[in-house]
Amino acid sequence: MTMSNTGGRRKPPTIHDVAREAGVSRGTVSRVLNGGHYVSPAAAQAVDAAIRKTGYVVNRHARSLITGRSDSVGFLLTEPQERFFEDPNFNVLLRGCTQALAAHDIPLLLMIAGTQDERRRIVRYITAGHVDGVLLVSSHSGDPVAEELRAAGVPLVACGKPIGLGSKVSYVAADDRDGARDMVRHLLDLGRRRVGVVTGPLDTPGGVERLAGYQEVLAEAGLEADGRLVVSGDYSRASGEAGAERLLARAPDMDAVFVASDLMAQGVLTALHRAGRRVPQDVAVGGFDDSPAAVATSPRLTTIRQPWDRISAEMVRVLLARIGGEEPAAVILPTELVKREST
Amino acid sequence: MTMSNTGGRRKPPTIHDVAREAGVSRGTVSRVLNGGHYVSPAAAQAVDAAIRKTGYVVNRHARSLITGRSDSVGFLLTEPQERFFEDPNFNVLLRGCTQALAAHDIPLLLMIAGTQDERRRIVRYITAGHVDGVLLVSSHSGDPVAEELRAAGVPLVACGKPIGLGSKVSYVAADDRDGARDMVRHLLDLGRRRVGVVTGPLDTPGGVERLAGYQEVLAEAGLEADGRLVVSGDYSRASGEAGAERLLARAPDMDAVFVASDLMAQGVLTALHRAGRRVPQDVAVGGFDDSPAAVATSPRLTTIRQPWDRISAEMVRVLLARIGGEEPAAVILPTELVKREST
DNA sequence: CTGAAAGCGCTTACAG
DNA sequence: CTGAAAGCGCTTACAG
Repeated sequence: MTMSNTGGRRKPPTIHDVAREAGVSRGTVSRVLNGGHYVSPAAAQAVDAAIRKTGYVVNRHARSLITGRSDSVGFLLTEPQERFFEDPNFNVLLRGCTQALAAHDIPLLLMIAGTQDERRRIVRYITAGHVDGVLLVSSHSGDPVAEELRAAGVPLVACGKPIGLGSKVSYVAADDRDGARDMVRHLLDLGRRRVGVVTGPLDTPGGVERLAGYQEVLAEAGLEADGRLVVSGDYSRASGEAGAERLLARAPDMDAVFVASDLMAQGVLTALHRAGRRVPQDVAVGGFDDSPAAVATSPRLTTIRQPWDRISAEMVRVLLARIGGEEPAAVILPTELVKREST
Repeated sequence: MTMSNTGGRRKPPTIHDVAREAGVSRGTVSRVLNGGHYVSPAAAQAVDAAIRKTGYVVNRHARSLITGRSDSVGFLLTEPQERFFEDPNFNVLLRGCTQALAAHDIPLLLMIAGTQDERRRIVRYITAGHVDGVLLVSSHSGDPVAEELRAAGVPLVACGKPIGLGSKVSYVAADDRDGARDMVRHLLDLGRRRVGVVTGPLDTPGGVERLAGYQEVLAEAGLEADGRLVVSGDYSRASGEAGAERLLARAPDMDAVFVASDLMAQGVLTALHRAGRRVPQDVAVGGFDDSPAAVATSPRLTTIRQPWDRISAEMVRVLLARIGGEEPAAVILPTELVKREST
């Protein structure tokens, strides 16, 4: 009875079955499996046929045992879980990485380091060699997990430039400063002159660089820097809302805001609406990310598109190269202004 | 040069090193590792000490090769990717499952079946035995992947009752009908009499059952069923918005809406707002899920809480039991009305 | 309770 | 180009 279902899983064919079927040795089958070098066309063909006939699939454990590779990678999230729950950017990234890895037949192990305990367990798991490398998503500086992994020599590639890890770690990022410049220039082109900004956390590159881009463009336009127009958030919707309220209180004549993330921009829209300001007539709002959040608002957000597909594809490419022995590399991808109704 | 970083990964200690250090055989070390049965206290202690001293961590590939288990499970998402990007429920579930599995030292492999090609690859991967079982998230009926896996005898547990798979597959679900009943009763208790509903897709249990709960309570209250008050959505925000517009057009006197998901309720709020209806004064809005989306709106949503933590914990528990040879089981968990400002 | 031994399914020098 | 053989690190009957 108990077997009726699970009994469906028979012992799968091994390389030995394929070898016998093809009339060759197991070594030859293995060579075909691993690129087909040093194999005669005839043998290769016989093996291919035998594989199809037997339905053979390689046993990854046996392979890993001997190669020392796991042929899997970890996707490590060290963000506070509220952000993970709230920000659709993670989903986009996760989807992109899963897809890019699938093309290489490499499974993605999801690791979420919320508590201290989880952090420890995950570091132990990774440094034990259970994954070949790690895709790291953690924006904040001084991440102890990242540093531990780097020190242990684990191949790593971060999403966004990791502050405080030196140049020894690979990363893929959008051109934050340039993106911010594009948005602020766009706002100025619209004729706005009192442009506020809600930055990201200033211990993240996105926080620092997007602010820098804002400041540069204002200076180039000959507008004086006004501290009342600058507030910081933590990328959460709530912090955007609170930030807009502070801006409104300090600079009621503000006619535009550049917000360093779409999620915060959602909060800004809420606060503006409550304050009776029309968007974009009274205040133009520009976001950053072009995440799914950007089209969930009304009006929909003008924003700076981060090329998530390319970001995830590059993260995977760089990680696999790193696993293959290449030196660390940084990849900076261009952004794009997406014009919608909020400006 | 190339070695400078990756060279940090030395050959890790094996069971052999531990055995030598502890002065016992490898078999004894293995026995300690696997529960400590048939091992003398003295030997166990020596082995434990040797493990700590050497920093030994089991090589999972070697273990799997012999046990035939992979000691990992897949988390399979067969939803259209838009839903995955938009709906924070997935994140909550993913987080919960990862956490529950981590307690068992079992990694979660994320699998996203968007395209036909991905579907095929994933089925091949799973049926090859690369994971011991699968946590399945796919609300729609007639999912071919689910059926293929079930037929192949892969241990499976679904989130929500899988329509069309018969009773042969385990699942964990919230009590949809009861939750819907609670919400509609709450609306009636508020004095509302023209209560509309935006259902989920009617080929999902959540769609069918929540509608049934709505209908039951109205009937019990002696209110006549009015088809103009019933529209269906697909759980997306946009479909909620469109649904509310249709309701408003067909039943302008509507004074409450029960919406079968928080995300759709977000859309309903947008449409209501645009139509100049105040919430909750003119129209009370009740959601379902208590997802992070419920507190991102203004006013925040009164909703039916699905116990996500328990759902994910139970999914993992049931799956591990199933992998261990137990028969399929269904677990239905109670919901709870969460009162906020939208009613 | 414990050790010696077989074997899981693969890859990879090594000879030819 | 190909086969025979060793060995990856573990678990598990089998004898004691």
